[in-house]
Amino acid sequence: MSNATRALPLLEAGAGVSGEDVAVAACCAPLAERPLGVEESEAAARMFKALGDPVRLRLFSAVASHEGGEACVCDISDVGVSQPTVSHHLKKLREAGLLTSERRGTWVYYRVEPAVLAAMGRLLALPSAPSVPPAA
Amino acid sequence: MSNATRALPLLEAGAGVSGEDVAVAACCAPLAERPLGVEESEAAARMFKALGDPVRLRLFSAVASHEGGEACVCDISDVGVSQPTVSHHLKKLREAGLLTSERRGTWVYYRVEPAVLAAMGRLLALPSAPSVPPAA
DNA sequence: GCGCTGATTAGACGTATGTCAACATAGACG
DNA sequence: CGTCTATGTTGACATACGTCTAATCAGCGC
Repeated sequence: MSNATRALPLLEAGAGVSGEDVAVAACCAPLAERPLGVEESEAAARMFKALGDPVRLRLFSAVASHEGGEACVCDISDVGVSQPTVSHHLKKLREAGLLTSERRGTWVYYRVEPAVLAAMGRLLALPSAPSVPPAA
Repeated sequence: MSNATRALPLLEAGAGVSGEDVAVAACCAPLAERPLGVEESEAAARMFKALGDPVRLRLFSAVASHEGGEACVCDISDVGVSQPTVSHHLKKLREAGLLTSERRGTWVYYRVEPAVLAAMGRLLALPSAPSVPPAA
C-alpha cells in the first residue's frame, strides 16, 4: 500500500519525535492574532476537519479521557456505528496526527497526541491583550 | 481594542435560530476529561466542522485579527474564491455561531463570537493530571 | 426613478464524506 | 492446521460540501 498521498500530519510526534515540523510552528499562531496564510489554513483545517464529525469526536474523546491515556478499540467502539466505520474514523484521526496506534498482541491501542491538541488550543486562544500596547 | 468591553451575555446567535447555538456555547467540558456524549459531540462537531475548511479558517482569522474586532466583507474577500463563495462561507460561520453580522449602510460587518471561541478552546484543554485523578 | 456597487440567494455540478456489507489480515488457542 | 476473535481494507452507495454563474436584494448617488 502506498501512503504517498496521505496527508502529512501536523506533527511528526508519532514515533520518535525529535524535530518540530515546520507545520507545527506554522500552526501555533492564534487565529485572532493575524490573518492565517494559505498553507497554515490548510494545515489547520485538516485538524479541525478531523474533529468535525460527531463520531470522530466521541472516539477521540473516549481515547483522550480513557484511563492511562490510551484505549483499545474494543473499549471505545460503542458509538453507534458499525465496526468498519469505527476503524475508518480512527484512521482519519490517525492521519490527521491526532491519534497514534499500536498493536499489542490481539488488540490495537490508540493514544492521543498531546502536542497536536495543544497546538489546536493555541490556535483558538483569544488575545487577552490583543495587539494593543494599551496605556504605555 | 479590548474586547473585554464587549463581554456579551452568553450567545445570541444572530443567525436566527437561537436555541442550537446556545447549546454550542454550553458545550465546554474538555474532550480529555470524560467521554463526550452524543449531543455534546454533535454540537461540538458543528463548531469544528465550521473551521474545517481552509477558506473559512482564513475568513475567520481575518475577521478575528482585524482591527476593531470586526471586518467588512470587502476587507476579507480576497481569499481566492468568488465573492458569492465568500458569502456562503461567512454564512456557514454565522450559522455555527462563530461570527455575527451587522449591516451598516452599504457594507456588512462581521465580528467574532468570543464565547464560542473560548468554548472550543476549553474543549481542547489538556487535563493537568491525565492519569492521576486527584479525587477520583 | 435609474443606475451603480456591495452582498446574499438560487440553482447546478463535480467531488468528498460517512456509512455499510463483504472480505481480508493478525494474532491467540486448541 | 483450523478456527475463533479483533481490526483493517475494499467497494458501493447516498448524502453533504465547495465552488461557480446568474439572478436578486440593499443602500447610495445621480
